[in-house]
Amino acid sequence: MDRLSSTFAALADPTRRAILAKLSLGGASVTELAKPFAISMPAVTKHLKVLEGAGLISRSREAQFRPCKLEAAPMKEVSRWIEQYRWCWEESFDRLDAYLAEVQTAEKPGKKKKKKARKRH
Amino acid sequence: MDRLSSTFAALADPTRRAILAKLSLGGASVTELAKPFAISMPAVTKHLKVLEGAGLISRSREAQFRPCKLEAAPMKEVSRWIEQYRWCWEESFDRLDAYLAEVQTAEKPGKKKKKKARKRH
DNA sequence: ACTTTATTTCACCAATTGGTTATTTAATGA
DNA sequence: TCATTAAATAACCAATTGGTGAAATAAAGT
Repeated sequence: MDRLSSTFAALADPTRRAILAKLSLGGASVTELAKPFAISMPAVTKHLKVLEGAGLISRSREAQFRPCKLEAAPMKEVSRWIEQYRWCWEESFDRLDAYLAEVQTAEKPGKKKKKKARKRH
Repeated sequence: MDRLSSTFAALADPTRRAILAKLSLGGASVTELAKPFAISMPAVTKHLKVLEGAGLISRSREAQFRPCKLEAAPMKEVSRWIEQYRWCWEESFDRLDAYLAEVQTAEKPGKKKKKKARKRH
């Protein structure tokens, strides 16, 4: 599977997102990460494997613990991908901009009308 | 399933992302969307159902066609969620900043050292 | 050497996913 | 009315997913 797909897939589970949220506050052991959830340790191990497979966490050894660390780099790719579509979900704001521009123009009749033309569909 | 999860799940498939990419250039019928892929129509219909379920597309009727339209709103939520982690994947740039600041300080010994302290884990 | 603690692996299960072909529904056009 | 085109549904399949309990592994403490 491609990087983007495996990252999205890893992020599609609320348990895994909660794990990432906790890890954003600092590294943690598997048992620590498992605590908030009503699931078994093997289930947590599996979630961690998915996150590791997506490159979203890295692991090391420290005595009998296997601490996890957040590796947010793959999110950068996700962010870049999603930003492609920003203009789409901000269209309504564009219309608001256009509206406000209209109002301003109306108030100052000497000014020229500016075209925005960012809408593509 | 929660909105964020179903959005991430919908985006975790390259075929569905390609469909969204095409739809970002304008509305399209199912057959038009299916053309670039070596899969059957029912498979495309299923992908569209997943996208519709996540609120990423909307559909209407026009003669015997069922045109699809991109609805990027759910991506806004994804963007907001992912931005929470931006400081994490930009840490290395922070260290670069810090390094460059050090170099500058070394070159101009009269200047004070600036602390950045954006690292939280 | 034995026990405890932390974690993984194994073998299984039910539900979901992404795909198929064959059939049905819906609207248009001859 | 009948054929055509567009799309959805039905029934099925193999692979994946998220979970389980039981057993194995690894390091530390006694």
